Amino acid sequence: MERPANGRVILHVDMNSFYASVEMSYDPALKGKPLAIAGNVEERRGIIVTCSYEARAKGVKTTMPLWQARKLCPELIVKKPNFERYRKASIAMFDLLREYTELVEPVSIDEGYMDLTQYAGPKPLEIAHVIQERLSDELLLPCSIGIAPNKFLAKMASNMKKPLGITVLRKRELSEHLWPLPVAQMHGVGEKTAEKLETIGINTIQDLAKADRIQLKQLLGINGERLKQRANGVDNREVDPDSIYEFKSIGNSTTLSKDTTNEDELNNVLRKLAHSVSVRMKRKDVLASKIFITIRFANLKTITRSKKVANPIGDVEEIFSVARQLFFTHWKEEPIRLLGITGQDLVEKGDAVKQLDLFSFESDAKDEPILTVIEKINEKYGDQLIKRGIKGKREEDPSPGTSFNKDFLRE
DNA sequence: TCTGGGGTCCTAGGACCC
DNA sequence: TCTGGGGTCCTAGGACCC
Repeated sequence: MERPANGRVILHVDMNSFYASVEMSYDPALKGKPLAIAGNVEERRGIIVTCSYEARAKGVKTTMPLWQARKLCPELIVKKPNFERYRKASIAMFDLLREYTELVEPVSIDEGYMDLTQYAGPKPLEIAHVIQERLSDELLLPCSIGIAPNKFLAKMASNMKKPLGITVLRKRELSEHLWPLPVAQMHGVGEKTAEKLETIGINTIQDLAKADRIQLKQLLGINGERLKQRANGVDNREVDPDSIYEFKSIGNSTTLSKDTTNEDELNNVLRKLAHSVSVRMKRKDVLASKIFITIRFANLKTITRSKKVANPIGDVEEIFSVARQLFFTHWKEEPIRLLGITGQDLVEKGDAVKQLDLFSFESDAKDEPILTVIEKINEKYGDQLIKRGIKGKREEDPSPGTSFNKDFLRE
């Protein structure tokens, strides 16, 4: 049910150095200064999460270790992230975008797509100017906007002029404005893919657009074909306002303050992770059918181990028990740098209960009168049964998330 | 003093089944 | 008598993005 790729009007709104801008909106004295937001400021693993353009001018970049950034820019102002503020700013920003259309798809805390195809007001370029000015005036937040016939081109367009840019990218302008760019700048092409493409002589987006389809498929699988399509300006993905409500996994991980082989300490970390994952799953009323653990060793090598569970789980103790078992069957006493737990294949609690009704109760209830069985189920799963049938329920007020996951948007 | 934490999607091999 | 071909599930890992 996809609309034709031609004729759509898609905007990509991308906030400029979002966290740093939000801090500046709270404290105007920070304006014009090299500002960085960094996690774990007082610990050894602190890295730059975002930084102002003044800091970027000194060579400071996202993901750079804090000590390195300070070396490049001794006058750097460093602040810890304040996610409460960022989430509020994000909600205000998306509310503003929704004044123009309901077809707003947030893709992260600071960027989103709008579909203005059916919008009956002023021209898209004028709307973009209004939106940009309003975000600047009302929220004190700068953004760049891309306008194009599809998501991919809009995303590429918003990236072409920063900060405070507005770029229109039409199909007929591809060869002039998109194709000359290095292929590594393409959304969806990372370091590894760029390296692979280079081995067959593909360096620009134009090279990719004209590359041999079969050769690309051999090199990159179906992603190769898709990238070629995108390079040619083809992308039929819809703007989906509901995508933020679709969760595939919920996980937490932590880098330990010091690499360790201490069993008690590792147990404690696993328990804490299990707890935070469990709390977040409960908040969303889901259970996990699969538990993943992530282990990163001192040498940065990272492995994942997973276990499918017969019946979906959500309690701290259940998650902890599976995670602990996974960890200790694979751990050979190497020093550990990071541990993570993720719940995957999430099912809504109501659906999970339905399965329990069918399977686990049938066997041990065979000779009991029906009423007793029902009472038993209610006793054990009553609160969950009440929640059955409210699929798509959305929470209004999330507790603070700890990082920039989708928690920021109400769910 | 190297390199965080939250995700999504895709691939591939082996087990198992028909 | 030496063994096809397809499908699904499970697990592990890689690449990418913000």
